Amino acid sequence: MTVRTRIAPSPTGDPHVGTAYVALFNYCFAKKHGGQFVLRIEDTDQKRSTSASEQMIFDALRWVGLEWDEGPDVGGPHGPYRQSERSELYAKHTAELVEKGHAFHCFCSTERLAALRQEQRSSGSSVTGYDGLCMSLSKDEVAERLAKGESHVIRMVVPREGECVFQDVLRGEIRIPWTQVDMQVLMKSDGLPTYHLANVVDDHHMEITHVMRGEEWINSAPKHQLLYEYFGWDMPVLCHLPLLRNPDKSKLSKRKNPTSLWWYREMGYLPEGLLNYLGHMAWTMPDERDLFTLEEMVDAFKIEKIALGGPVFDVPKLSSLNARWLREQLDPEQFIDRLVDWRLNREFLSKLVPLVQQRVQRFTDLIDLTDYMLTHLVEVDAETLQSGREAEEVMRDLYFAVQRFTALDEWNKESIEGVIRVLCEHSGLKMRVFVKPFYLAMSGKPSALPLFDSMEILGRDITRDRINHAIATLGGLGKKKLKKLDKELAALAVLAESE
RNA sequence: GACCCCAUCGUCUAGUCAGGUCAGGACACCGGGUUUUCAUCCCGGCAACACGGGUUCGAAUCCCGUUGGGGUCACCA
Repeated sequence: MTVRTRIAPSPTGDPHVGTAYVALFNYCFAKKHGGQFVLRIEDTDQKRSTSASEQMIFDALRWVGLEWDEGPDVGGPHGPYRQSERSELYAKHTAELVEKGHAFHCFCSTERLAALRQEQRSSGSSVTGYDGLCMSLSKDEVAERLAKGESHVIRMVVPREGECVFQDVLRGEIRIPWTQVDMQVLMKSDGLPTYHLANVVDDHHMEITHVMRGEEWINSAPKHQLLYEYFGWDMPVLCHLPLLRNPDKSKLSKRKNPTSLWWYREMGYLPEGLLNYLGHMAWTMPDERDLFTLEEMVDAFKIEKIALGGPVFDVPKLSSLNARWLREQLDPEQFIDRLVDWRLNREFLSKLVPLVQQRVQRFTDLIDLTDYMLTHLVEVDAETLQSGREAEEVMRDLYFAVQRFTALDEWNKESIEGVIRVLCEHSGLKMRVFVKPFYLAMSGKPSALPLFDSMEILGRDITRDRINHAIATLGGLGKKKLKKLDKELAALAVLAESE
């Protein structure tokens, strides 16, 4: 049997460092055993999935050096590799489950479900999840309501007693009472499958032999195992990897730590350095050496050697490892190549030149004009940053901008400008007054290259870092203030919608 | 709250599965040396088996409990 593993990210937002981490382990395991590593796009959530995000996943995984044998862009014998293109398959299998009595139509409203959940929670009941109301519907009634075109979902039947026992390669036997397992929706009212169904169906058809995924999935393993049983399929070997953590030990999140792979790229980390560091999370080379390549990790890889404690993602340690790559693994020629790849390339300069050409008298002016485009944070003192306004007010504007930027689907100067204009209007200030602190936060100078262009070029993550840094310089915002500001911002959004 | 997972220096970890160098490496930090500065490099130091019970001649290592941390409880993945 050929070992086949997969990484199955959902294309929402920026490519996540956790995706690269899980992909790395799946890649190493597959390659170590001469198998294949598959990329599958889990885009069953129509509301959140974007093709831009999908493309970024391809680019980001390739950037760190993880190539897949099969995937949406490279094809393969088990395609399509995009779940949105496999709808008929899920529909067919769902019908099969309904037919066999393993799944049922559910017409319950979201209101009823919310009320149910509310009640279960407030009563402190250990029983949670769907109460099975629609299971008792007669065949005729179901047929009638379907004929009427009533909105419905399809749920799986889950035992109400006993416990589910399954195996995890690293943890051994895990037992979870069935009462803890919800009658999961398999097919949403939009006719698309949920993760649980699509995942099982695809892993089976794609002949995935080993599922290595984040620990957060342990509690849904019973649903998956049950589905495999219902279908009469063999279940892949399960291996739950410890979750990457913030310095405070909570699950890695972008509020507390940079999580976008693009941040690491823009910051000037080498992909080899980043991947090497990810290889330190939950893994150690047999000889405990710190610096190793992907190939070396593949050679040495032993799944049972994965450590289970949740590793804190420590940016300083990543930096020191990256430093070793920079100075020990590159000769000067290669260093030049990498530097050119990073920023000193035609593509980057072609973004910059239209902005600077009109503003230089000599080439030597170039550095002064663009220094802030090549660094991470810039320093400005609080007084300058305030530009004569109240610190509180400036912090509010900066904070609003960060929040809005984070929510933006597309990052370009038009969308950035849109955010700034709305906020400027809200503040009641003239544009030139309003943007002053932004220029200072972004460039460290009262005047610089056009703001929106600068932000677009620097990218969302570094823009966010600089604005947050400016807020901190101004004294920072406490929890209470943040709460108040969040309210104000929400009200602003409602206002905008009603217009 | 219920359920599940986890537990060695501040951080990543080796050692745990086949109990007997009570603990090694790396980052960070501190001190010293090389270097025209800085960085690199070299040497040294600080620093951990969460706690309590067992089992055993002997436990970081096996068992139980406690505590702590994390995760999950969606028509998101």
